[in-house]
Formats: sequence, structure tokens, C-alpha cells
Amino acid sequence: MDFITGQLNNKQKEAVLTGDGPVLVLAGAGSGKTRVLTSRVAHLVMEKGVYPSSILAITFTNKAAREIKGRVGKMMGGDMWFPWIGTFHSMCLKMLRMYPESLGYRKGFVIYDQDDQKILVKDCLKELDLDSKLFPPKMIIHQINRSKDELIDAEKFNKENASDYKLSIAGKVYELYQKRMLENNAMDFGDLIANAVKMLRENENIRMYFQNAFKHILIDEYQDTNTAQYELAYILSEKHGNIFVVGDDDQSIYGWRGANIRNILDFEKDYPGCMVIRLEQNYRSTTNILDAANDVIKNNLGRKGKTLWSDKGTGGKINYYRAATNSMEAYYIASRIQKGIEAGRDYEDYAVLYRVNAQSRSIEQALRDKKIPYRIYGGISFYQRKEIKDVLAYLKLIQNPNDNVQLKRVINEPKRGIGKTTLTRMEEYAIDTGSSIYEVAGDIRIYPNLSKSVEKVSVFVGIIEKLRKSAAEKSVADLYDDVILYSDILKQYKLDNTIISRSRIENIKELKSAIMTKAEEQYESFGEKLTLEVFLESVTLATDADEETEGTHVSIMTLHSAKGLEFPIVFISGMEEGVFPSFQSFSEGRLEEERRLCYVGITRAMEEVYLLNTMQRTLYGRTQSYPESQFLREISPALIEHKSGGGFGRRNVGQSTRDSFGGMRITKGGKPITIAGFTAVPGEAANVKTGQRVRHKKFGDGTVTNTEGSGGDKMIEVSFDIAGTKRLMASFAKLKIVD
DNA sequence: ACGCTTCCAGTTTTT
DNA sequence: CTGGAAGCGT
Repeated sequence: MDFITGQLNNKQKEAVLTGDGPVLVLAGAGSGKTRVLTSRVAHLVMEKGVYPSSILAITFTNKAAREIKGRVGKMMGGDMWFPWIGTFHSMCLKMLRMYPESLGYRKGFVIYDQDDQKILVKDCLKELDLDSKLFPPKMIIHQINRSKDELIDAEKFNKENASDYKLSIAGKVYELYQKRMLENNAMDFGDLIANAVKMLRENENIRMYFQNAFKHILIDEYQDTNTAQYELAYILSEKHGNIFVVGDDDQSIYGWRGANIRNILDFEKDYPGCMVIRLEQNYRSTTNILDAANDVIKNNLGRKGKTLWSDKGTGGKINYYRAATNSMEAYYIASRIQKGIEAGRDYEDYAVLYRVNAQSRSIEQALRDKKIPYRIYGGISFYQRKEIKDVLAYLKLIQNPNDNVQLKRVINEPKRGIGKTTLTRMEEYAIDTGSSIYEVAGDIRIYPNLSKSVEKVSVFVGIIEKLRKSAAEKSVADLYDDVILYSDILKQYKLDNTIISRSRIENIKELKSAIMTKAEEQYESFGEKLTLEVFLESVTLATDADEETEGTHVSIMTLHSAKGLEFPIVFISGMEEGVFPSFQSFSEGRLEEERRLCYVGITRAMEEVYLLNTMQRTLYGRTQSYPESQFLREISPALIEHKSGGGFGRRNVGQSTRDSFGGMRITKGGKPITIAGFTAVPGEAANVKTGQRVRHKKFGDGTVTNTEGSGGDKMIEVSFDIAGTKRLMASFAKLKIVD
């Protein structure tokens, strides 16, 4: 059908129309890979007569899954039975939910995130009487996670590392950790994949069931797959052999997280007779930008090889600016943006990228001072906030009272006078008797040394028991109300009564909206009542609580977060040896991944790129000089235009770049604002005082009733005449002082 | 048991 | 400079 392939170039068409068998699509940045993937799904269904339900399309992020779902739905008219489209984690979860017993798990197992993981690892260290100084939880967690990515279980890990003292200890922790996970009926993110593979490997019936079910498997961002995900895809595609993967080896930037670039590099070896299609036409950037990106990436040895081109015209040169300090670098960025806005650009056209989050401070400062609205991407999401996680821990505990990790989180939240000593003793008894802490808590009277805590612990058990009853009888939303009521979790926050604690209360209340929305969805999509189990799982695998795009703004984020995005104008800050590439990457063969990151950064830009660095940078409270990044030198000088204005701000600058830094304030302090979903429109808010009349764009007029904190952290409470009382962050509030 | 102080380490983070 | 964790004093 024409409308599927009508808008595709020849290579893309080839990828969409290729018949059965393994296919590798090497899709360069901006070459339309999502379009190819979605078109192929539509093509399979509408022209090849493949049952939608026998198609499995796997992505890495919920966002990508949503996007593909949306596009495929549109192509197919929307009313067709959807193919199985989801993330690796969500599809593994789906499979595991069907046969949890095959792995010794029970129905309704929960998912542990990195927080839970950390608590459990620390527990295990304590139980094994290990010093967390000598064996940092971080390192242990890393070992465990990487092992799972590589499908190495505790037993195998111990066998392989028997000769290494530290690692053999880590292996002991790993072993205990897994034991406790099973007892708690919990899986971490790594388990979801590794256990799915284990389940398929060890159970012929289950394996055959899924192998038959999925006649076509499509995988997005294949360069990011780890060994476990590779194996999963391999097993699932074994029967029909229709595996279609799309990816770009040059954009593999998550090796440190377990991604195995060999998966894409060796695809042809692993799937003999496969088709390889290269998408090299870029629809995003000017040729100068692509040439620069190509110049950089060609220095990598381990790559498939690909040269992007476009017909977007040459475009301007790559801008290079060397500033004296990081604040000056930031001010340069801000003033370029300001100039652009004056010339008719939109804030949305700009992105500022950096290697480490710590760099964002000075950039934010400069943007705020120049009153440029910005938004930080990649902050802490709603579901990762402490107060939300606490409420969720109650809900998880209600579902499984034997989950020690959740219990420890909430037994003294709010403060109930149950302290470390009591908890430690209960834990010890739990281990000795092979029961859970909750079970010990229930029988607390019979244990010695705990008499002082009987009262307090019994109160807690009473609360949970009452809530379990509620859970059996009530909807999730009503259960939520009971949790708030019986646990009295708002107590401390109400007592503190600071602006911050009040916003925490609001967040907790917001969780109820999330529950009700989910309940509605569940009813509309499946005609089912929302169960606690379904709600909890939807929450753990949900990430970026959908960003409400309020107002126009500049985007600032790490280079990693920028993957998959595009902007007309991109600034890359900190092109310094030691910052980018980071000094940690100098050892071993990790430089190539940094270079790919650089490639990713440059290829985000459609029209203009600014590469920036400084002679002196203050990072982590230390001021240092860093040499110019080697990546800069890799770009052909002919492509680069050196912007003047470097030096220590004294030099005369050309008329076209007349960036006066005279009288520049370099304000100190000002914590970074990393709350996702906030749009900064700095105004006069930083200076308001209690009692002052102010005007807000959305809320109207009001009176300032309270202020708290200072600098970038300052919170303002305003009683609006119509909208009621609101708490705003001074640095973001769109406030005007009314005379 | 808990809050306050001091000390220390500090990339990148799709799930 | 920061945030988290361990240590100390009440």
C-alpha cells in the first residue's frame, strides 16, 4: 500500500519491505528509524496478513513504546488489535506474571527499584557482618546488576571469582541478596530480564508457547541491548527466525550500564544470512554538522562504518568558543540565546548539553540572570520522591507484609519511637527463626529484649492489619485514604509545617489522582476494577511522569538524556579533556564510548552547534584548568569558526559577537533546581517579601504570606485572591511585584 | 531514640 | 559545593 511506503526513501523502503529472516538496520542519527520500524509493523499486518498479536516490538523506554504504539495505531486505523509493543522490562514482566511459579516465585511479586535494592544490599552486608567501608554497597550493587545483565547468577559468579577476595565476598552478598529477593517475592530490574530468560531456558513448554506466539520480533535501539536482552531476543526468535533490529552502533552510550555493543557489531555473525541495510540519509542536520560528527566518530575503531549525508545544505560552521571560566561560558550561552530570541528565535529552539549534572549550576545561573526560561530534563520523577515512595511502601507492605525492605522503610515513618536497636533485634530474630520481620513484630511479646517496644510495635502491626482488611474490601483509592488516615504519614509534615513539607503533603495527595486516573483507565480499557497489584506494577515501571510542557523554554540536560532528541541550536558545554571526555574514561577502552557520546551530542543539532570550553572550571568546589577536548581537534579546522571573546573578558570582540561581560555578576550559591516538570520564568520573585502584593500570569493577584530559604532555593507562599494559596519556587515563579 | 554535627566522596541512568 | 552517612550528645 502506498501510504505506508509512499514517504520513504529507497533504503527505508527496502527495510520495511524485506521479507522473512533476520534483518539488521543500521540507522544513523536522524535517518528515520522510528518511521521504518512503525511502517514495517503496519506493513506486516496490513499487507502480509500477519496477526497483530503475533508481532512483538520491543523498545527501551516507555516513551518510545508509546510513540510507536501511537504511530502504528494511526497507520492501521486505530481499531485493530494492537501488536505487543512495550519495553524489555514490561514485556518480561508480562511473561513472568503468567508463570511466576516456574521460578519459585508467587503471584503478585513486586519490583524493587534501586532504592529498595540498596536497602537490601545493606541488610545483607550487615547480616554477613561485613564492613560497608571495605565493601561499599555501591560496588556490590554494581556487581550484582552487571552480573544479571550478563546472565551470571550468584552460583556462577562465585565460581568465576573464587580467587579474588573482594569479588568472592561480593558473591556471598549476591547469593544472600537473591535468597532474600525470593523470600520477599521481589524482583529487581535486572531480574526481570534474567528471570525471563531463565524461565524460557528451563521450561520447554513455556518456551514453545512464546516462540510460537511471536512470529515477528522487532527491536529498537538494538545497540543498547545487554547480553540478557540479546539472549531473550535470540530465544524468542529461534522458531520463526524473523528478527528485525534497528540501531546505531555509533550511538551506543550505555556500555557502563551493561549494554553490549557486540550485540549489534556481531549481529551478522550470530544471525547468518541476515540482511543488512544502512540508513545514511539524515533528515535533520546541515552537512557541516554531519561532517563534524563524521570527523569525530571516524576515529573509533570498533564500528560498522557509516557516513551520514543530507540535502539540507551546508549551513553555518561549527562555532567554537573558549571562555575564561565556567560562569563566562554560561553567560556566553545565555547571551547567544538572548540574541537569537531578539532575532526572532523561540526558546524551544535551544538546548544546552553537558557531560555531568554538576555543570548545570552555572548554566542555570546565567539563564536565570538573563531571564531566559529553561527546563532541566532528567530530574527526579514524581514516583521517586521520598514521600511518594513512603506511601507506596505502605501499599507494597499491605500486599506483602513479609517484604522486609518495605517494612523497614515505613515502620518508623512517621516517627513511632521504633528505633535502630529494636529494628536490629527484630531483624536478628527474623533471620534466626526464618521468618519475616513482620512476623516477628506480630509475635513481639515472645521475644526477649524487646519488652520496651511491645507497645509501639504492636501499634504498627495493628495499623497494617487494619489496612490489610481495607485492602480486601475496598478499592485502591479508598485504601489509599485509609493508608493516609491510619498510618498518619502526614503527621510529621503537618508538624514541620514548612513550605517544603506542605508541598510534600500536596504530592502525597496528588498520588490519589494518579490512582484514580489509573482506575479509570483500567476500567475503560479492560472493564476491570483496578487491583493493588496492577496499580503497583504500573507505578514501578513508569518513569518520567509525563512532562506537562508549560510555556516555551530552553532545554538543558546531560548528553545522555539528549539521545533521541533534536534541536535547531545546540550548545555543548565543557569540551575539555577530563570533563568531556571524562577523566574516568582515560583508562581502558572507554574512550570510544565518550566519542560516541560526542557524536550523539553534535547530531542533535539541526542548524547550529556551539562547542564550548573554559580555561578554568570550578566543579565540585574545585577550580581547575582543563586542556581542550581531543574531540575538538578531531573536527576538521575548516568546519570550525572560532568565536572571539575568550581570554579573561578584556579583549575586544568583533562587532557581530559583541558580548559584553562588563559588570557581570557571578552570584554564588543558588542550588540547582532539578525538579522535573518545572518551567523557569525568572522575574522579580527572588526579591519579594512577606506582605507584598504580587501578580502571577496564571493565578492573578495575591499577597505574599511567607518566604523560606534563600537563593535558588527560596520558596514563596502566596495567597492569591482567586486561586487560593500556592507555594512557588522563587527562581521559577512568574511573579511581578504590584505597587 | 533522635537530632545535630562532622566527614567524605563525587560520571553518565532508558527500566 | 553538595548530599548522604556515620558518630556523638541529649
